[in-house]
Amino acid sequence: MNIFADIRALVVDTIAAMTEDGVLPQGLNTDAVTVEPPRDAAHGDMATNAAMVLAKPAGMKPRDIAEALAERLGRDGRITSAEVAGPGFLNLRLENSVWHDVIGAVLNTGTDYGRSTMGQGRRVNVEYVSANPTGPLHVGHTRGAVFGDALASLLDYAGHDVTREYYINDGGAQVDVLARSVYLRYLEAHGQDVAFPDGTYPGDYLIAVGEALKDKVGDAYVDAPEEDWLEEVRDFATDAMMELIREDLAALGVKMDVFFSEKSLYGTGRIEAAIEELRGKDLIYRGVLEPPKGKTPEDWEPREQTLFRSTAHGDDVDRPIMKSDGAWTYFAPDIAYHYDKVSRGFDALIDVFGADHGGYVKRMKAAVSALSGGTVPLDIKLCQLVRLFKNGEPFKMSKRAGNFVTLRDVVEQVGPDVTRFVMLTRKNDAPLDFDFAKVLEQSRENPVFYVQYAHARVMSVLRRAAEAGVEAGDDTLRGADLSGLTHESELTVARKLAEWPRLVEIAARTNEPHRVAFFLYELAGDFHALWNRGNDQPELRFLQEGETATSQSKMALARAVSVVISGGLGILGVTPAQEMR
RNA sequence: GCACCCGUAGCUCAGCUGGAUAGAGCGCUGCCCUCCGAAGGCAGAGGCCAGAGGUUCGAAUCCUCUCGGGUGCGCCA
Repeated sequence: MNIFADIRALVVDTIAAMTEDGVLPQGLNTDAVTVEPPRDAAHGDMATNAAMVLAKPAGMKPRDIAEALAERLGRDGRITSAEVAGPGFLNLRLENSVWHDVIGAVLNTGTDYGRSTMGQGRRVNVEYVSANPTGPLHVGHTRGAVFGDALASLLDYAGHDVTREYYINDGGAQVDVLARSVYLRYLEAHGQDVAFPDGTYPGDYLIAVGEALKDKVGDAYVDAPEEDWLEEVRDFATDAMMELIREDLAALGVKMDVFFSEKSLYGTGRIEAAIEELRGKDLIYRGVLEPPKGKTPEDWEPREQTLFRSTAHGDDVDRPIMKSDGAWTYFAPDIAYHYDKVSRGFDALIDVFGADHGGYVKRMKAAVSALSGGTVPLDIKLCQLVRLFKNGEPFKMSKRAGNFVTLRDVVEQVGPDVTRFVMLTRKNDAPLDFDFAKVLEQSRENPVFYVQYAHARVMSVLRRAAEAGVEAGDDTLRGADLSGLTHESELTVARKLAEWPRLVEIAARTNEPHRVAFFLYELAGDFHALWNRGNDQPELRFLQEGETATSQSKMALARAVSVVISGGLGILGVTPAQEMR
């Protein structure tokens, strides 16, 4: 049930009827007609811009249309008043029973209330994390992991068929570096003193890998030249790192559907096939790039390279796909990987990158546009960096790994639920301050606590109802008579619940899961406000002694709040709290 | 030099495919707690939406330019 969609349908139908009756001219396009909650509650429950949108094409004055529309809409049983306001807005007020029906719908459909068919089952691939398999995940990855995972859940909730995917960069030079680093740890495990030169990974997390390698191969590689061990050690180390990363993701509650190996693209003709696809469209050529203006590298010299004509699909300059020594650049397997995604039949692709990869957006979009003939949209979401604090002081911690704070550090300190929620309290393209102390604070200024507290309060009141002998199971509450819920504070909460399905669609359309977190904060705020009014006005308390039916109607509202919070937190991957402690 | 992101209250940030008098938290000011629902609550002040043009019935939102901050820019992934 989406009351905004319902009323919009009513408005559109009414416009059609007015056309039928000759009040409005034929052929009006109603796509731009919106029905939305007004910014100011004093304007009513909903507002439609229909009259203003139609005025010009209809050749009529907005107010004339609005008044005619208002007269007809007023006949609908759900609408108590329809008033023309401002330049031609139509403000609608709805019967309380509409909001009571919303509560009923929430209780009847549970956490699926808000689920949308908007996506029409379209297949969407969300690629996220995709960290190099050279070490544990750090905080930057954490944000991308939470964002991507929540986005995937959101799209699923909005009716898409979602695949969660991780691209393993196991084909480039960085995994050779990893192999050499592990080899040093292997020598160390054999009792040798080793030094870690620049260009190797000195992190402690490779010690165990070196020892495991020793357990596996004994001293077979101790005095062997690199060409004898590089490949095996590389595979061994990469597997170990991916195991580590899977554990990191599991600690955060992230589970991928597909891990796609970059290496699987090499030596199998798949990169070549993707490039041939582009060549067939005359998008591959040999050429020399101009140096970037204003920042010419000192060792710049013109080189002829194999280039992708990405400028034909919106990029600023063409991009090299092959180095001067004939090896592929990193971009070539990326092209092949996205070609694979397109070939698997996805209707839309989403890549979640760190903000430092912003420079690759245009070329990646160009590649997908070229490879799919413009039929598969690629949206790239960039996650800005996370700044760590503790009690307001910048926080640095080096533990276990080189010189960065790991995902594990964060999850072990504050838990996966807090980590996930906090990571979504900012828009993805805004920097995020993460304060280890503040995120655990129990106060209004901490959205995690505030939302969880609202859910816990509902659970608490339901428990107390049971203790008081008031039946408050979901089956009972579904049948409660809600007609007594008429106080403004109660209706405000119910109206907020009515906005949830609409919010889901907006968030899914914009690929912005943070909107869910903000909505839950607002819903919790409305609920807490109602709860607090109960302090001064006992008739607003959820449990009314000796008034079973009244208590049940109020608890139906409370329960509905908990259901929507629970459903919303589910999208974010956060477990609702049963009690605070 | 070019590209992308950002610029909204003192601070940190929301703001719906363009909609009415631009919102929240913190901070600030005032009021409220013997107890029954205060790990606080209620109310208030606080804005040239960086700036200038443009499109539109209507712009924080779209376009152009300027200023300021961040990120990136061939043979690294």
